[in-house]
Amino acid sequence: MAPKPLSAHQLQVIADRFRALGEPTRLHILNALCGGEQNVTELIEITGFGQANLSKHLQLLLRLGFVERRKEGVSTYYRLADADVLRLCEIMCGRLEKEAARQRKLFTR
Amino acid sequence: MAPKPLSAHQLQVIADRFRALGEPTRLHILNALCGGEQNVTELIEITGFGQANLSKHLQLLLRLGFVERRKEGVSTYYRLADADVLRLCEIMCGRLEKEAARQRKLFTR
DNA sequence: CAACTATATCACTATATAGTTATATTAGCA
DNA sequence: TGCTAATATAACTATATAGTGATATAGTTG
Repeated sequence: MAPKPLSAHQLQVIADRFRALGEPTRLHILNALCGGEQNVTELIEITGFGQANLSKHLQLLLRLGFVERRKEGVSTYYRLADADVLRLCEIMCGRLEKEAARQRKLFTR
Repeated sequence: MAPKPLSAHQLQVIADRFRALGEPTRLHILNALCGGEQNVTELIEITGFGQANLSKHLQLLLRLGFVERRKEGVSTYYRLADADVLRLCEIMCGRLEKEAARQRKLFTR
């Protein structure tokens, strides 16, 4: 299970993916897509972000494979590409719970 | 399994964790710690990073709970806090493999 | 084709942070 | 106590990027 040392390029590629999830705005978008596909106008309404900003983040998430899209007329519907984002967020949230539990112990003991 | 909408603060806290993994330098450090605990001097040799830079990254990883440390005399030994980093990287690497397979298909078909 | 709508892109500014050099702190030792 | 070594922190510079307003592009409708 112990991974081999990774090349500089491999580390960069992996880091790029993590960094894509390292922005609250993009997590907000992904969270909104958990309820099912949405077009950009709907995402603007749901999240309250500016159109240009939202579009830019969507292009990034698309390029890195976190979302996919489907064009219907003049609209573009985005959706989560797979369940990986959910799995990743679950692990992170699990960490936060453990962290919180540790904090509680420090005060109640 | 569909997660609830998250608050701005929750999104920020989760994003902070992902962003910590979104830097090749920090992934390099974590990768070096996969082989077991190392002190800072050893990490400098293994990774080739500057001492101050390495120390700063280690403080960040420590604060966010990705590594733990143990002081022995004048040295400080760092180690992975748990296996979450490995699990997270496995998911990301799995994504990259799927991505590569998709690329191959585009050319061979 | 002209007007309209949805989305993407461009150009710009402001902010965050990676890396570096210098300095501070702490432990072990003569 | 003074000296050396290991690590942490401070101050600074350079770079990357989030957000924004303006514009471009493409589908839709009259």
